[in-house]
Amino acid sequence: MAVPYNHKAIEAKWRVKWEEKPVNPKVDETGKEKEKYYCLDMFPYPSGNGLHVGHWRGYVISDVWSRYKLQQNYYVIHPMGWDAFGLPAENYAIKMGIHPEVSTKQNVTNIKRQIQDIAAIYDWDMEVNTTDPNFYKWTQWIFVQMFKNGLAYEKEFPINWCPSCKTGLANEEVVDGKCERCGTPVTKKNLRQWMLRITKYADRLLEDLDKLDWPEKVKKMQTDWIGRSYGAEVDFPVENREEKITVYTTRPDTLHGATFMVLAPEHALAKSLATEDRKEEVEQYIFQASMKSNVDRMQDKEKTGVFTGTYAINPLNGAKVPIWLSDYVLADYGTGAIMCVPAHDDRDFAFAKKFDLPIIQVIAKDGKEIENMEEAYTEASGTMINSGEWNGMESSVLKREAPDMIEQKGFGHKKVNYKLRDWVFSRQRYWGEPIPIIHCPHCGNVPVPEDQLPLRLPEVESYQPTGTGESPLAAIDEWVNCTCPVCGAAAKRETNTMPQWAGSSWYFLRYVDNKNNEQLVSREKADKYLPVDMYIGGVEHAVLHLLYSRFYTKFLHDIGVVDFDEPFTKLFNQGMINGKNGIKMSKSKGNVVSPDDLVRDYGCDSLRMYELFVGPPELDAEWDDRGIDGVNRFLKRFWKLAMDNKDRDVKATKEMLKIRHRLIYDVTTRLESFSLNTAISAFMEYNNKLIELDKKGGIDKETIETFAILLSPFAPHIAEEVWEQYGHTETIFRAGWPKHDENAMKDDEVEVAVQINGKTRAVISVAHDISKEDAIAAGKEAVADKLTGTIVKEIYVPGRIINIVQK
RNA sequence: GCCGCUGUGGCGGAAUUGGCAGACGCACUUGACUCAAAAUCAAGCGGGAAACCAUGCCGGUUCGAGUCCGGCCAGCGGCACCA
Repeated sequence: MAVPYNHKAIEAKWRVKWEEKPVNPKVDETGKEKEKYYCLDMFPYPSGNGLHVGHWRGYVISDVWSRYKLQQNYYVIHPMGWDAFGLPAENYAIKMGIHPEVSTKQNVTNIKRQIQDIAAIYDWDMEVNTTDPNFYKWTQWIFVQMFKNGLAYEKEFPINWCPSCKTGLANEEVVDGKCERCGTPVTKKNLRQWMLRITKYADRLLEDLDKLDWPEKVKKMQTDWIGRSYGAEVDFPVENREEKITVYTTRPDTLHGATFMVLAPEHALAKSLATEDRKEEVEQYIFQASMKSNVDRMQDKEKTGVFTGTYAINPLNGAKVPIWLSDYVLADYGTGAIMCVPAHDDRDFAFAKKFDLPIIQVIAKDGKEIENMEEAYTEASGTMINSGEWNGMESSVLKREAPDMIEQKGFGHKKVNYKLRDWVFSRQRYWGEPIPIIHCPHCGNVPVPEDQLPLRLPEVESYQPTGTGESPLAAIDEWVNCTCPVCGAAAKRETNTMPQWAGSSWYFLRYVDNKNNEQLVSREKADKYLPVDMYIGGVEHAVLHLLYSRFYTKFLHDIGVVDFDEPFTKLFNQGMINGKNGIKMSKSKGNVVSPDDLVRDYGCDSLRMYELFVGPPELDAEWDDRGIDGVNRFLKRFWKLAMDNKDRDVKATKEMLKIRHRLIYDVTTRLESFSLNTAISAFMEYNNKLIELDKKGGIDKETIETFAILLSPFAPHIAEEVWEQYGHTETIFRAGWPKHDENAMKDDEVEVAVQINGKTRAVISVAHDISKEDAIAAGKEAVADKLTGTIVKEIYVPGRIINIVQK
C-alpha cells in the first residue's frame, strides 16, 4: 500500500530544499545567461490586518505565470517589496499607538510570512522597502531632478483637503468627492503646495497607451482621466470697458447661438464686473459659492447663478450677451469662463430656462428649426442656420474648421484642453519622504545637494497630523532650521512630505539593482532586465499608481536613466475575492478569510489550486471555503495514481499517449489565454481518465511525469515530490515545458451528432477521416426511420455534426 | 446623464469562437466499506410522465444561435456640470 498524500511533510521538505538551492538560476547549464522575463506583482502596503485570500490570489496568479516562464527556460525576475510609507501605515500606527516605524516593521514581518506560505519563487535578495533610507534616497533624488527640470513647483491655491486625514490630496485621490483612503467628504483648503507638472506629459501619456498590452478598460479609464479635447479660445470684449473675457469652447461652430456668458464665481473678474446696483447680490453669490464643498456643488442639480449687470459683445456678430456668474462653471478648467449656447448644450439650456434667457437654434435638426424646444440638440450634425455667413454649412465640418476661421479673424485661436490637472504632491503628514527642498530668504527654493541625500525623516515625539496645514515636521526646530547650501544664510527646510505614490511610482526599477549606492539603477542592469514584462494587480489603481508610474518612467527616460518610456509592457488585472453574497472582505464586516488556516489544513498546493479554480482570474469571485475539498481530493487522487505506478513498468498505449498530449495541449493553450481556472479543470478531467485507464493495468511513467511537469507551476510541491519519487535528481523546474504531438491527440473514431433540421436525433461513431459523402450516408442510415420528407440540404462539419434538412 | 463590463442548474463556472448546452468542481441523494461516523470508492443529479422545454426579456439572420444583429430589462464598475 502506497504512502498517502501528506501535504505537510512534502511541503516542509521542499521549502527547505528550495531555499538551499533556488530553482530559478540566471544561467543555463551551458553557462550562458538566459533570456529574462520580468513578472511583477503590485507590491503590498503592510497593513496590520495581514493578507486575506483575495490578496493571495494575485500572488498565486503571478507565481503560476512565473513558474510557467521558468519552465520555458527564461530567467524569471520575480521580486517582492513593501510600499510602507503613507497614510494606511500611519493611520494604523496612530490607532494602535505604536510608532509607524515599529508597526511597519511588525506588519512587514507578518505579511512576509504569509507571502512565503505561497511558496512563490520570489528572490528575496531583491526586496525593497520604500521607507528604507537607501531606497527613499532615490525617491528624493527623482524629486530633485524634477525640480531642476521645472517639473516640480510651488503653488498656493485651494486644494482638496481631507479633514479626517488632515492632509491635502491629489485629484486622483478624490473619489465621488470623498477621500480615497477614509471616505470622508473632501473640502477645499487654500494651501501652499508642491506640484508635479504631469500635465506636460499629457499627450504622451495619452498617445503611448497604444503601445501597451493592457486591458482596454484601464486604457479607457486613463484616456478619460486625461480627457483631451479640441476647441478654441474666443475673446469676448466687455461692453464699455477695456477688458476682454476669453472663453474656451469645443463647439465654436455654435458661436452665433451664444446668447449669454457664464463665469465661475472664482474668476478673476467676477467681482469687478458687477454693476453698482448688482454689487451686493454678486458678492453674496461669490461668498456662498466659496462656502460650498465639492460634494454640495456636485450634488446640486438645480442651477444657481447671478447676473453681473454687465454685457459682453459676441465678436462674430456683435450681439450683446449678458454676463452671469454660476458655480456650474469650473474655475480651474479652460479659462473659467464659457460662452453659453443653450440651444445646443444641456447645461446651458437648463440655465437659460431657469433664468429665462434667449435660446437661438443654429443647427437644424432633421433639416428644420425646432418649434418648442424642450431639450438641447447636442449633436454636431445638421445644417447651420441663424448663423450669418456660416449659414448652410455642415455643423460637423464647421466644428473642425471654425477654430482656424476664428484665428484668421483675430479674436481667438485653436486650443487643446485636458481634464488632467497637475499633481498635488505634498502631504501634511509625518510618515512619508521629506521633500528635499530648503527655503532660503536670499536664494529662494534650493534643493538639498545630492550628496546629502537621503534627507532622513527625523525622529519625532508627536507624529499625529496637526490639521493646521503644517506637517508634524514643522514642530521640530532643530530639523527645520538649517543653512542654505548655496549662500550659507539661515534657512528653513520644507516640512511637507511626499504622498504614498512617490515610492511606488518607480520601485519596479529598483529591484534589479537594489543595493546600488551610486545610481537609482545602473544603466547596464536597466538595459538587461527592464522593463516589466508582466504586471499583475488589482484594477483599483487604474488612474493612480499606473498613471503616476508611467509619468515617472517617461521622465526618467527623458533624463537618460532608462532607455524605455513605458514601465509595464503587459498588465493583468485580477478580480477581487469577496465574501458571501459578494460583500467586500473587511475586518469591520467580519467576513475576512485568512489563508493561514487553509494552508495549515489543506496545504499550500491545494490553496494555490483553489484560488485559481474559484473562477476566471480577471473576474471577481465569491469565496466559499468548501470548494477547496475538490482540489484537495484531486491532488490526493493524482498522488495515489503516481505512487501506484511508480514501480510498475507499463508500456504507453495509444490511449495513454492521447491523454498525455491532449493534456499538454489543453493546459498550454489555457495558460496562454490566462484561463487558469479551466487549466485546472483539464487536470481533473484527465486525471479522472487516467484513473479509469489505471484500473485496466496501470499507466506508463512518462505520462505521469508529463502530468507532473504540467502541474508544477500550479502545485509545485507535489509535482517536485512526484518527480523525485520517479527517480529524478534534479529539480522538476529544469525539466522544460513539454510539447504536444498533434497526431497522438487524434481519435480514430469520432462521435458525430446526426441532426434533422437542427435537432439531434442520433449520435454515431465514424472514422475521423471519413469523407463527407460517407459520413452523410452513415448519418442518414442512423436516422432512416425519421427521414419522412424531401431532403433539401445536407451539411457535414467534420468531427462535429451531420445536419439533414428536410421539408 | 454618459461610457464600460456581466446575466447559463441549488451554487462556482465550462462550451475548441456559429455545431450534441451544462465540462470540471461544490452541495445534495442512494449504495459499498464500518458497530457507527469521517475518509474513500461506486451510481445519480436543469425541468418535464412524455412529446418536448430550457443560456435575463422580445424580435431577427442562419440548415443550426449561449455565441452574430436590432430593441429592452437587471446587476456591478468608471466618469460625473471638463463647456
